[in-house]
Amino acid sequence: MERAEPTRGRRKAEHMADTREALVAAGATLFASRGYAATGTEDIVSSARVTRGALYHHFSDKADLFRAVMERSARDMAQRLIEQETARAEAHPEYDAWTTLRLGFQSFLDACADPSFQRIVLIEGPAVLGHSIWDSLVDQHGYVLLAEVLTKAMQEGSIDALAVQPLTRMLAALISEASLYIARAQDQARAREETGDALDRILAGLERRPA
Amino acid sequence: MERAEPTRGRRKAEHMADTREALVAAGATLFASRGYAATGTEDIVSSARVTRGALYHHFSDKADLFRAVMERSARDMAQRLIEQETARAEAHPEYDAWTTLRLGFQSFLDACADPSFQRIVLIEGPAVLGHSIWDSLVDQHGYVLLAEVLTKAMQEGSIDALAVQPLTRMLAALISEASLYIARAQDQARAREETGDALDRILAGLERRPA
DNA sequence: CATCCAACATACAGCCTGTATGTTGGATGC
DNA sequence: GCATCCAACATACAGGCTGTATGTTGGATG
Repeated sequence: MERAEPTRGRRKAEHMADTREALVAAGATLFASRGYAATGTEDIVSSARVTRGALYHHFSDKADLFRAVMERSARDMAQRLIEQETARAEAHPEYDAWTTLRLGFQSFLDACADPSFQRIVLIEGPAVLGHSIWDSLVDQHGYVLLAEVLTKAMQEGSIDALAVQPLTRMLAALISEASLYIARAQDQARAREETGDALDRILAGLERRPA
Repeated sequence: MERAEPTRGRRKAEHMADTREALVAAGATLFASRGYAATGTEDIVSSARVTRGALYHHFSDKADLFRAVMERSARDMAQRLIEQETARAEAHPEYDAWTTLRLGFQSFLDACADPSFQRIVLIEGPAVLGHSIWDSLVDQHGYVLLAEVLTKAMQEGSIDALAVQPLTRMLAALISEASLYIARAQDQARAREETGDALDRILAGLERRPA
């Protein structure tokens, strides 16, 4: 995607990238704390120390900036999960797909605790971007990982064969809602435990059964 | 809540209720089709054949109207599910709690297919109202029914004892997401079948197991 | 029948988005 | 090395939309 610029053009290109990144970072902070509608474009550009002209030069409109913000948030989340996944695979090569699945889901649940991710990706995202854009973003960055793990578990025979695509999204929604429930609970430690238990029990329904 | 007016005051009170209902109905249609942000207050009042003055007389602001719209949508949904539930209980008094649970969840899945419900309650609601208001609405109208069925199933011993509150919300999210997946699928019949299967299998994880 | 007030209608002010129009600094060709 | 150009911004403006403040009216009330 990123084409190598001629050496002369580097300085300018980097400066431009900086500006864009500053806008996305400012948008991420403000959208996450105040929400999309309550955040004015002037708030964003003043936080990024540019003007509204820069914003509308880099993005087609406010929603387009939000799209970039959500994409970054989703990408970061996927990156974190992949790192945890590979680290676990290295540390415990003996784990089978079923164990990996269960542990991975608990990791996902914990990672979703991030308030910025919750607000931007889970709450505002669907309303601001609409389902087609939101779906494409989550497909790219989020579901691929989940679907991969599920497919592997099916191939190993640790869970029964089901349609991977709907199952992926249903389980992702399950974990997402669980993370929101935990975040809003008075006793978060207890909520974490209870949702974790429920998640494990629900996953057990997918376990391969004797015919 | 509703105090009996003196007989003379009826006409006026009914007219007021009509106006309010017209606003809620117009809001429901427009919010569901165009979304909250894209719907102007002028669109709503012209559709309801009143002026913006009436809107701001009955509701504190635009979000307050949306709250009334969502409340009506959630109440209708709950009402439909309760009716189905009682009808099933009368037609098949032999069903145990486990069967009732499974059939009820499939009914819930089908009921969630309503595009207006999806847009207003599931997509826009959380972003527009914030979690505390949204949660209180869903608690009142939606979760009570689910929690009731789950509790009964646990008491009958057909599913294992788990924390009802988090489980209720996780399962509701599961079904909600499934309904959205179906609505957005190209092959909806196939999506309905696949999600229905997955839902059944997931529920199976809650089934009581031999120690 | 005079009075009052709830239930609206109208008018206005402020904000906020998007666009149209400048401006500037670095890259580029010669 | 310098004129030129254009991308990367900054500024200015127009339109719309929300919320509020201020009128108005028809029915209830004593």
